[in-house]
Amino acid sequence: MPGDAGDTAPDRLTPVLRPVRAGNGFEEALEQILQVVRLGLVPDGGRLPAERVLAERLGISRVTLREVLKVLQDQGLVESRRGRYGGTFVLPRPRGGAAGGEDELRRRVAGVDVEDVLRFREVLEVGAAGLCAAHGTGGERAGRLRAALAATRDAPLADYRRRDTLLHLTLAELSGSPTLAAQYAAVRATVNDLLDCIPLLVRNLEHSQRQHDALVEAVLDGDADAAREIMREHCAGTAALLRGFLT
Amino acid sequence: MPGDAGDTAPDRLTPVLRPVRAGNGFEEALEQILQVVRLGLVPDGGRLPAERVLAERLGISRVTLREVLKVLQDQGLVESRRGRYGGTFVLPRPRGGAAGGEDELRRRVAGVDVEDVLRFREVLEVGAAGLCAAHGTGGERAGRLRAALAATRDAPLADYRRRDTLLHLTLAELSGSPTLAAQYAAVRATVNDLLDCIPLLVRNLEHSQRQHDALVEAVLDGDADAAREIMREHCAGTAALLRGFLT
DNA sequence: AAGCAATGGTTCCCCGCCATACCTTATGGC
DNA sequence: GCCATAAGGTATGGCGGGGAACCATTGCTT
Repeated sequence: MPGDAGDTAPDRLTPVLRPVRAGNGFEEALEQILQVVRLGLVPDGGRLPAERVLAERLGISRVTLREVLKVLQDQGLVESRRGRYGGTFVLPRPRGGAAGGEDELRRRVAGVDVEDVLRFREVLEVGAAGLCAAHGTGGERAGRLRAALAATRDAPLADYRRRDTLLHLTLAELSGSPTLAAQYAAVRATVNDLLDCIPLLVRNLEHSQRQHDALVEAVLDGDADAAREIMREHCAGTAALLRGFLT
Repeated sequence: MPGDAGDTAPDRLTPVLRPVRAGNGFEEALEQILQVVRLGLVPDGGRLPAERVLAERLGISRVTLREVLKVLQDQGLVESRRGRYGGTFVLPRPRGGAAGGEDELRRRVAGVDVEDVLRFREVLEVGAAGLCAAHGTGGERAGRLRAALAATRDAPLADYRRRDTLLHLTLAELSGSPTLAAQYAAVRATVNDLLDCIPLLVRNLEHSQRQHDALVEAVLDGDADAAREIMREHCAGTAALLRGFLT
């Protein structure tokens, strides 16, 4: 067979040649906005950026964006108000899964490679913790971290997940690598989906809280090794929980 | 001001709301194929997947893909041959930057956040090394790793970069997190661009080689802490070099 | 009360990309 | 020698999404 010498190993290309777009622009935009809501970056009653701004951030046209928002409105997740100081507002989730959000969750979680997610998440979190501790947190940054930590302490149970997410996301942002922060946001949205599938155990929350305290302390002390180790244990805890419940 | 209570912190959304597509499908496909070539996943003279296959992998139509390949042909990077056992073949790089590839490189490197790249890279590499060491490398996997390491040892200088990339990519693939592997491929393509901007020092290669040996040994021994530590130093070395040369 | 500014709501047209089908060339097997 | 096969090369029609301009509504400011 001619050309044999130069033939390529079969699937070496797999990591690189991923589809250029996951579905059409509409679906991807929908996914991202849902991510914002799921991550709790916009609290209940909070306002999303104006359509013109949001469309530009997402790199889609306003027309397409409006179709996305239309869907979210029909599902009762957001509400649009016109006029100055109007906008698109996030509605409080109708409690009790009346809107069939449960099926939606199952659908999203169905295709997830749990091991992939958990491993990737740990790598990012541990890395972020290490970076933060290593390159120091100047005054304002230390403040943000402490504030995020404090917010988790006096959180009502229903809002704990959201504040926990924000704490971790803060750490990722302070790592000094925007790419890391973006990737963490993506993977954390998936992790939250997974967590929504399993019961919330108060015992675990208390344990998490102690780890959070120790983690922030290590980071502010600049003790990178300690920060990494604590974060590794923290992630291992969640991972074990998820692996246990998700068959 | 009404609605003040629910207003969103200004740029908390930055990590999530990234453009749904970087440029149009054409550009993104071009970027990915260039990535394959830059990473050396297809050696000189090697064949890319058939157009129909490649188009499907990239999630674009064959028409669009052919426009991309047309550009690459015009630049003398690939060559298409018809008939059975034909295909699209990667041409050896015309030495000495005759084709103005230098400007192309500068252009690509211009907008790169070097700190972001270096940090993110280290996080992924260290994480991959730790995962590989921790969850064990079964027989076939250990073989792949050893083979990749051996290939770097007797590499001609001109091919060292490529084999080094393949070694690291192998580690990323063996981490058990496809997402990590994909992200590493992307960031490594950028790192290679950066490395192309600075001189190649033989002293550094020897040092790297010793680190590679130690790294693989630690991984195969299942010593995660050692693997992580070696990888951290390895990355720090490259990072220092790049920070030094790139202003 | 008038006007301005910021927002959501609507319409139009055009381009890029896709799906499909078909043609052409080269190689190996019968 | 013929033909099946696998690859690149070409042509056409349709439509989803983008850009831009405009309308409608609201509330602050003067």
